[in-house]
Amino acid sequence: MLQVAFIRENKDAVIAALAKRNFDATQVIEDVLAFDESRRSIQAELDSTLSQSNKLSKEIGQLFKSGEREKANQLKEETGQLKERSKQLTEQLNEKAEGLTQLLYQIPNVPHESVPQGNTDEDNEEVFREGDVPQLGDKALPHWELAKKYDIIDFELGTKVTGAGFPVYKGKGARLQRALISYFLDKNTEAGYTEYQPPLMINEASGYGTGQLPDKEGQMYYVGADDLYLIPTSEVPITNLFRNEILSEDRFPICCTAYTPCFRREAGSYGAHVRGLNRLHQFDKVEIVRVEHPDESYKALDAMVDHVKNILRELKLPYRILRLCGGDLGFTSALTFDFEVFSTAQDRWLEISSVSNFEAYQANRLKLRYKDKNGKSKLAHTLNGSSLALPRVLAGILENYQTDEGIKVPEVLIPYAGFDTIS
RNA sequence: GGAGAAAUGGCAGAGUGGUCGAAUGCGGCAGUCUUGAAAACUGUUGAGGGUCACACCUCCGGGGGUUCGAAUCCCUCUUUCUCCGCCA
Repeated sequence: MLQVAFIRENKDAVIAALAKRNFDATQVIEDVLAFDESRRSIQAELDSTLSQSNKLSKEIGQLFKSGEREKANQLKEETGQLKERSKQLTEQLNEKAEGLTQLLYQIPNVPHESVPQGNTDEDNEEVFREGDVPQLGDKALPHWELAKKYDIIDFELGTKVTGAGFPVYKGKGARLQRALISYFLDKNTEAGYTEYQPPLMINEASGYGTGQLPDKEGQMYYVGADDLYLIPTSEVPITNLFRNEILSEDRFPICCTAYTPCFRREAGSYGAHVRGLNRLHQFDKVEIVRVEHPDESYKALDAMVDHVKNILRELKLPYRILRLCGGDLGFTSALTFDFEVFSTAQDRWLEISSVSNFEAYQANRLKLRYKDKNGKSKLAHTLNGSSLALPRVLAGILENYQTDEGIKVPEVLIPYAGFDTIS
């Protein structure tokens, strides 16, 4: 969430920037400032009330020590009023603080100045494109047909065991999947990211920390018996590793990578566009997460974009990079670049990575801070990106690498896969 | 799952209900000494709110309670350790 002090000092700029998301913040920001104002004045009154009663308590202690019991008992009666008053004030204060937090939860992150105005994904700005689209003509099969033809992914079998959206990979399909995971992790660790294996379930506090809660509750699988959620992405457990931390500046940059399955309910999204691997309830993803000094976070974002570019270049897949417009930008993000791979047979672009800078928005919820040179605690910046999301990369490979002899394995993956063709 | 013990500042570790935000040691930082370093000595060293700056307020795992007053007493939750049971 945004910092109240920041809102107070940049009220008009915040409202103007949020307008790029088509979010009219005028009223909610008025409310925030009003709540903050009254919160602070209540706090001041409570403080002085407590101060008085602290003073009296000390006096009473002294009087008991010196044996002046009557005088002490007199003072005791005085404290009653103060106690009552501070109880009232505390209640009011909690009310205001709670109200303030609720309001702040409703305000999305302020978009970076480079974020274009826009409403939908149509308005995203293409900033880069690379790779040749193979000319396959009408023979091109979509990946779900290829998967069936070569018997490497079974969608029906997953339906039997669990339900729709839980595919079963088999044989060379499973092996190729594992090859991709290893390859991605190797690329990431070579680039300086430390590999983690985090828990696949998170508690409520973690969900709030990265912004999945309270709003996107319905997107996560909930394990009621133990009050836990299945992770929708490893961003959540990895970023939360740093919740409630005060780092020394020399810890930066913090670079983490993790492979995990991801679980998403995807409530309400069914139809032609979710066929095959396009949209799943369970999928594998290798993620990169960074915690950065605020002065360095945009450099870090560029580095992450370059890193993902390199991987796609090595895989020789046709892809493009989009700068998301205000309307398509995630709630917690300040700037996001989406990577899309071209799906030849479907004749459409598939999102395979989303690289974002959250600036201090998550850090504020996480209480993730660092100590600056003057010994002051400041909020750090958090970033993350996929490198990469497996199913759609796999879909891209299957479709773009299909030949009459079978599906060729991208050169860089052959050592990992142990074969060069799926036939 | 059952029985018991514990949770204090970066770490270790004291703390009789009343100058305890907290002794002491280590670590960190600054200084003295030194050509420089080490050692030694001196000082300093938690977080949040609030203020122009002070004052002041809150925080001793989380939440609640008793009391004029709680790190200290009570309830509850969480976590850790030991023993037993179960188990990949």
